Amino acid sequence: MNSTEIRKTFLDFFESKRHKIVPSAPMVIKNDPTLMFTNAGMNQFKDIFLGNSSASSSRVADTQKCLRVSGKHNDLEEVGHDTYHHTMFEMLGNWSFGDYFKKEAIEWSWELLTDIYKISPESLYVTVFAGDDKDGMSKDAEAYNFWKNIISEDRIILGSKKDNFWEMGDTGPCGPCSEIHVDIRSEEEKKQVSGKSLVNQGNPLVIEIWNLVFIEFNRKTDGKLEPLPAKHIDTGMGFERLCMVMQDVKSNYDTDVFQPIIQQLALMSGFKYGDDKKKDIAMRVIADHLRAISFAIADGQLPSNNKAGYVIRRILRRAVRYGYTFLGFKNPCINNLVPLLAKQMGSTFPELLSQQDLIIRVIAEEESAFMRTLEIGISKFENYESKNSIINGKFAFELFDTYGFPIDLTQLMAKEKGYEVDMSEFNRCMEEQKTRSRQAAIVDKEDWIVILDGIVETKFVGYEKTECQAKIVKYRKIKIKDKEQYQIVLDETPFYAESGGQIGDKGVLEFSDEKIQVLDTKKENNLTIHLTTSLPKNTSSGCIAKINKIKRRSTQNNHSATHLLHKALKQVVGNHVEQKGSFVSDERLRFDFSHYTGLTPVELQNIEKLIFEKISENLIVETEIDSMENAQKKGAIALFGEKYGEDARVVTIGDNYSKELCGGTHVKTTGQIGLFLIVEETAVAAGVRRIEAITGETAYNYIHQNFIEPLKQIKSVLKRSYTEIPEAVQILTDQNSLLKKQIEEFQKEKALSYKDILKSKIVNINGIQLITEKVDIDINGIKDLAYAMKNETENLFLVIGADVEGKAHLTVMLSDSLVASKNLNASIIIRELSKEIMGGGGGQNYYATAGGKNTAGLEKAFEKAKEFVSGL
RNA sequence: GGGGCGUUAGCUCAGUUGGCUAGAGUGUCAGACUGGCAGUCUGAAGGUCAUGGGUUCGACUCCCAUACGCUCCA
Repeated sequence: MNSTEIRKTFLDFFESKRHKIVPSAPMVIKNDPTLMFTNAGMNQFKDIFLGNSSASSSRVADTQKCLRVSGKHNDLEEVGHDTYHHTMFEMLGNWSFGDYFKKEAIEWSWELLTDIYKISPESLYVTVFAGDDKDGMSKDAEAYNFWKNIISEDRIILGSKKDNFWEMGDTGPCGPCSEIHVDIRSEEEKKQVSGKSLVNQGNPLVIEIWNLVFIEFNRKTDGKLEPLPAKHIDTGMGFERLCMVMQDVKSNYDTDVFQPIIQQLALMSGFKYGDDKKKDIAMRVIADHLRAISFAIADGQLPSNNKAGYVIRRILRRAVRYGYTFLGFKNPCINNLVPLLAKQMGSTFPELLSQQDLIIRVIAEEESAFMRTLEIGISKFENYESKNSIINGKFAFELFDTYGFPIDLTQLMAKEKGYEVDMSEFNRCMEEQKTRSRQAAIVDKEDWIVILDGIVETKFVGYEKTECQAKIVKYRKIKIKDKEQYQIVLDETPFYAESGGQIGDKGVLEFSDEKIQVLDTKKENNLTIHLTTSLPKNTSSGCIAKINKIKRRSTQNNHSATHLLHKALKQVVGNHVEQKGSFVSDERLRFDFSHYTGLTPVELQNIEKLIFEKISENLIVETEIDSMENAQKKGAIALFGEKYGEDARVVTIGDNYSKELCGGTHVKTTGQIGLFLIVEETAVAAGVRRIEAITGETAYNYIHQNFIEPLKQIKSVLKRSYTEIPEAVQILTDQNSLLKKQIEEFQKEKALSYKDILKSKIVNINGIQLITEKVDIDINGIKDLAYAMKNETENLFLVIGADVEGKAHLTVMLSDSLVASKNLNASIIIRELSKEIMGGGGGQNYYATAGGKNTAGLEKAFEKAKEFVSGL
């Protein structure tokens, strides 16, 4: 069975058991501060388990794309070295939300594995929770008994809390689980050592294939467990592992999921897979990472320099590094593999096909950027001088930390030169940085204090109202860097929580005798959190929740304008334009989209014009709630896939002019937007452009401040008509640059005209030509004059004084020959002279300047200079 | 979110305790040599030293802030 059939068989099986098959949620997560990527199949159902939302279907099955780069069982640096770890993988799962429980979950899993997939029962083992004294929990006898009916008891293993009790976090829904393990060793090995003894012992050929979690408890803050009213099933089966078992190979990488890519890599590098351990690892690393990056980009996550984007960049760079070091890939070439991957997985994940071009471009750009980084690192390394054949750990860390040069490459290059890197020092530096980061990231969150029990979801009334009566459901104190803040959840709120690119509302909670400012509104999982700096005295009294209407109105203008812009882009630039990111605040809107070249001024103007037309037409903006399927059938633009179970909110402008899935707030008619103005068009990444624009009053003010007012002023100064301004300005600037040059020359001349005066004042003392004179030119002129005198006078000892804006200024210039023969230093001399003007200064040994307060002291300084020269 | 590094001529970069009237290479332009090209030589143009403050007699250099970019950590 090939991998596509294996996946299909799973979904078909559960469909036959009346499960609803839902698409994979995006791998990249928005609206959850605790998680950047989907790292398990249950992520998209988390809110259902937490009780923050209800399920629309009680039986569901899917394949979920997941990404893991860290965690207790998954370290990015390990991936590729063994046969079964991955960054990106698919998790097959079936789910019951308060519907069936242990019996069905166990029986169906067995049926699928043995009857349908035909895996021999002889190679299967199961584990069951053994109980835990500390929690006062006994053995999961229920699960044990169901298993006993289908499998012999000597294949059931009792497992500890560590392996067989699943918890989402320190608190929340949890329960015992039952794992199915498979032994794929050879018959001889099986005879020698029983598979049972190898379960959960880290043997790569005796592995967990399916985990069935029985969610039946809620862990409270005090550590106690309480039974849940609704019990859930949450299962996860690693797709790549299943393929390995089904295709009778010993490594995930030997399945048809990875082999086509690995074979292509072998072709590209000229090395055969399986010949050399290190080259094999490199091929596995690239094959794995290529998938992770491609899916992430398709989901809208571009590589960048922080957060989720940075994780993607790191994965990609690791792939480049392995190719560079072990496969001789010195030029960007990983992007060449994308079409193969898209062809292979495009039927299940169509986003790979539709975004293929973008994925290729982004990867290619990142690859060449990293190649540059490598070059810089290599040249830094080559300029480094080692002592005792040891590469300083600090230097190695600097290369890594500041220039992004991978430590293993430093080690490799050191080895080639017969050097060694001081790794203990390197690790110490690394540890230091980690500690620093951790301390900066500490956010103290206290427990939620619940005021109103039994309220599951905040009712959002912000689409219709700007204020409403509300009560506090719960609140908690948080501490960020010694700053105390409160997070408040209300039963009903008009506050829009930041999501879909639209910023959260600000406003006020009005209690009977006090007002609490709301600084921001955010979403955490499904909770709407109002951020404040204080709490009301009486937390159980009601309040009126009011948003800042002015900011909201501007935000709405910008949000509706964003939809018009999206549509206009498709019309003007082409249908390939896809949204890659969007940010809507009260001040401006920012829209990132896939497109390959900068927009021309004409295109930009056409976009503005088109949007202006749509604003003038005063189109009606309507919203309706629909099922996701219906909405998409009607042609609504959906972004990066949405979570299953969420109602689709469709925003339509005009008579189907623009139709998008969107949870944001909008104007009633487009006329409210008033003005629309593009203020910037830039590139953000390969194949992605950004437009920033403003609307309404902001746009009006912008035009006034930046164009109309300045032009009016220019017009009145130039005394020309508006249309004549460009020509007039051109003439002015031309004249100006000519005049500037002339003035410069005049000034120089003026300075140099002093030359003759100075020369006439020469006093010859002991063969030294001394000049002391006060002049009336600016500092630059004095400098020019001094240098000119130096060039034209033998044995010169020049002291120039000046009154510069009421302050005394002295300059000393000496001939080089004088400096050499008499061992003079203008810097020391001027320090002495400047005492007379109550100041100080310095310079080089032939030229020095000084400043001071006392202009009357200039004459005395000259006297002093004469005395000094006389004494030589 | 925290740390490090960077921003100097169209491009790639030097610029050492703050003081060499801001340099090199490359590219551009002009001229010379050569039968022509390649090339060599000579010369010129080209700089708000990212922006804004501050310290100083004097800031590319030191301090503070901002922007942008790179990078590591979370």
